[in-house]
Amino acid sequence: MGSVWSSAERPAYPHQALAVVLQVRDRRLHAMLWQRPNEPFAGAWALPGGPLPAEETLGASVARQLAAKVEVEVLGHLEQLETRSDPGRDPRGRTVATAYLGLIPSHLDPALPGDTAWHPVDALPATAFDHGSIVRSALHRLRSKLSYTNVGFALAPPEFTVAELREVYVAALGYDVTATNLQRVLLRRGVLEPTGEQSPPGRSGGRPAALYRFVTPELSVTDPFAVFRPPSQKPGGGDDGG
Amino acid sequence: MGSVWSSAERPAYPHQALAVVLQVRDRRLHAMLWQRPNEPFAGAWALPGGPLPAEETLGASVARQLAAKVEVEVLGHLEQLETRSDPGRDPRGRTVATAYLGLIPSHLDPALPGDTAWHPVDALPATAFDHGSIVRSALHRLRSKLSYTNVGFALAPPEFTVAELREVYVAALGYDVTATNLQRVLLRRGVLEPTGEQSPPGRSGGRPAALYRFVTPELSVTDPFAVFRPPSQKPGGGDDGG
DNA sequence: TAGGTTTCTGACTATCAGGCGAAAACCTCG
DNA sequence: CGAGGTTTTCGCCTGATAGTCAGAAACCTA
Repeated sequence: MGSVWSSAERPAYPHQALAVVLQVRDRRLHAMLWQRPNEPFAGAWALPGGPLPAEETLGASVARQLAAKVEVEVLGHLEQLETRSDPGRDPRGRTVATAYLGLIPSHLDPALPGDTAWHPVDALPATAFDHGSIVRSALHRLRSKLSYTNVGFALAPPEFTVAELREVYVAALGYDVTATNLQRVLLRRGVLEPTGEQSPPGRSGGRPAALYRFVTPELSVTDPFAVFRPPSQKPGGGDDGG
Repeated sequence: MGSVWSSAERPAYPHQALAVVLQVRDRRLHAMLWQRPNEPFAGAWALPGGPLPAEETLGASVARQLAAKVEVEVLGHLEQLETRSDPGRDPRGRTVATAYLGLIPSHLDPALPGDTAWHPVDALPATAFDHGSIVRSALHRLRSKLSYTNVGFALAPPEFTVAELREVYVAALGYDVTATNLQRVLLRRGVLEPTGEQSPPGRSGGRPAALYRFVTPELSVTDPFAVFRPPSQKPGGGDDGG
C-alpha cells in the first residue's frame, strides 16, 4: 500500500488527449481524421489530439487541440470515453492516451486543415495505432447514448423538422427508424418541443413541416427501466381514508 | 497535428491505477478503502491502487494491485471508469489517475490488510485527494448499469433466492424494489434462470424459496428503448404469401 | 383544377412495468 | 397432531410505452 516512491523514481508516461469527432454529413456518420505524414504509420489516418501539457486538464487539452482543427464553437458535446494503456500501442515508446467523444451538429461545415478530412465510419481508411479500435468504441458509446439520453441535440441543428431529425438518427444509429415513433417518443420524454414555426415551404413540394428544438442543450438521461427506478410519485387514489 | 516532440522533451506524468471496489455487506453497499498513514491526507481514506509499472496495462495493473489486498478470485467484475487529470489533484505534484470499478459478490468475505476496511458508501469517512468524488462516479455507473445490464451477477452469489437478490439490488440501488417485479423482469430479459433446486428450508420459517442463477457470467446489455433498436424480427403473420 | 408529394394525426395492437391478493409450502407453538 | 404465523410463488389487473398503419391535411407542379 503505502508504496513509497520518491518523486524522481516514479515511472512517468507521455499522455495524449485524443478526440473522436463525429458528425452526420450527407446522411452518413463521419469521423474526423488526419493523415500522418511521417512514420510510424505514415499515410495512415489518425485521431486529432496531442500531448497533454503540464498545466492542463485532459478535457481542456482536447478542446484546445481541437480548436487548432476547427472552430471550437462547433462542438456540441464533448465527453471522456476511455483510456488506452497498452505498452505497445505506440512503437516509438510507451504512451497513455485518453480518448474523448466529440459531436458536431449536422448543419455546420467547419473548414479543416489540409491533412484533415471526414471519413464515413462504416468505411474507414487504414488507421494508425489503436485509433480504429477507439473509433469503434466511440460509435458504440454514441449509439447507446442516443437511446437513453438526449445527445441527439449535439448532432442536430438548433431547429429541425422531424424528417431531418430522423435522418440524423438513421445515420448515427446505422439502421432505420420511423419518423412517427421518433417524434412521439422524444416528445413524450420531454426532450423535444415544437418551436411553433414551420419549415420554409417550397423546397420539397409537400406539406410544410413543423420545426422542433431540443428542450435542453445539456445532457440529460432518461432512465429506461422503471423497475429499478425509485417509485417517485405513485398514481394517486387508492386509500380513500375509510 | 504533426506537433513534433522529441521523445525526451515530451512531458510525462506518473500514472496511477485506482479501484473502487464495491460489495453489499449486511444489506448495505460498501466501498473498500485504506487509511493513509502519511501526508498528504494523513488519516484520510483512499482508494486502493498504485503507480502504473512500465510494462503493464492499466487493467492488469489494477487487478494485480488489488491482489495485494484481497484474493483476486473474489473480483466478479472489473471495468474502467474514468481518468482524472486535474493538475492539482495531488499536492505533491501532478499525477494522472485512471479509476476502475470492481465488484465483489455478497457471499464472500475476503481478509483485508490492517489498514484497509469496508465503509458504507452512504456514510463515507474523510477521503483523500479526489477519491470521494471518484467513488460517487462509481456509484452512479453501478446504479445505471444495474438497470440495463446484468452486472448484478457480480454482486450476487452464484446461486440465490429472489429475496436474496432483492436485498442485493436494494442495497446497491439505495431504494426499494419489489421481489415480484425484480424476478419477472430479470426472467423476461433472460438473464436469470432457476437452478431447479430449493433453498435450504428451516432458517426462516416460511416456504422454501427456489434457487436462481444468472445465465451468463459475462456482462451483457439489454437495450432499453425499442424505438431506437433495429427491427430485428417482426412478429410473424401478415403477408400470408398470396 | 387535378394529381403528386410530404407531413401530421389518430386508431389500433403488442409488450412491458408495477401492484395486489390468493394460494402454496414450510415452520413453530400449543 | 392441528392451528396460526411466515415466506415465497403465482396469476390477474392496470397503466404506460413501442410500433404500425391508414387517412386527413397542406403544399407544390402541371
